[in-house]
Amino acid sequence: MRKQPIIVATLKIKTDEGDFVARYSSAGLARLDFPTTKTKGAATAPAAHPVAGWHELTTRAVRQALQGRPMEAPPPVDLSGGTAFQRRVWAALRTIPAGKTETYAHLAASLKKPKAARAVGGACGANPAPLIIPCHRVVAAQGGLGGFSGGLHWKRKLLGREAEEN
DNA sequence: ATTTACAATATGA
DNA sequence: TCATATTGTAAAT
Repeated sequence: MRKQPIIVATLKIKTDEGDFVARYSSAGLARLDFPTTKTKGAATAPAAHPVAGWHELTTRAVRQALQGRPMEAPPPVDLSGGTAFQRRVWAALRTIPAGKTETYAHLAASLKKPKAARAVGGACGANPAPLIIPCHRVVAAQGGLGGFSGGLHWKRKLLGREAEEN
C-alpha cells in the first residue's frame, strides 16, 4: 500500500499573502502548501464531492491562521504517510494554543524522548499541513526561531501576529 | 545496508 | 565559542 495519501483534488486558496495550494485525499486535507512557485496549474474542483465542503473550512482556517487567530473549524486532515513518531509530534502540535510557543526540547520531553529534539524538528518539517497543524509555534530553546519550510519569513509573520493577539 | 544531513540541545573543553 | 553525542527520518551512496 502506498505510504502517501492519494490526492483526489487540488484547489487554490486565495489570501492576502498569495494563493495557497490545498491537496485533498479521500480522507480529508492531505497537504497544504505556501504560495510559492507562482501557484501554477492548480485548481479544478470536482463538482459533487465532499472536498467542496472541506475546502470551505480550509479556506477559513487558513485565513484565521494568517490573522493569528485560533481556528474555530479546522478541516479534517489526512495523516496517512508519516510514522508513528511523526503522528505523535503532530498531535502534540495541535495542543499548542494560539499565541503560545513551544520548544523542540519540551515537545521531545512530552513524548518521553527528551533527546529527540532534533527528531521533532524533522517531524515538523514533514508536517503535511502547515498552519492547520501549527508547526510555526515551535521555536528553538535559547530564544532562536529555528527554521521553517517554505521560508522563515512566514514563521516570523505568523508568530508576530499571534503575539499581537495574545 | 551504511552514511549523511536536518527546523536541536545538553554537555564538556 | 566550538566539538560532540544523541534521536528519528529521509535521501544519497
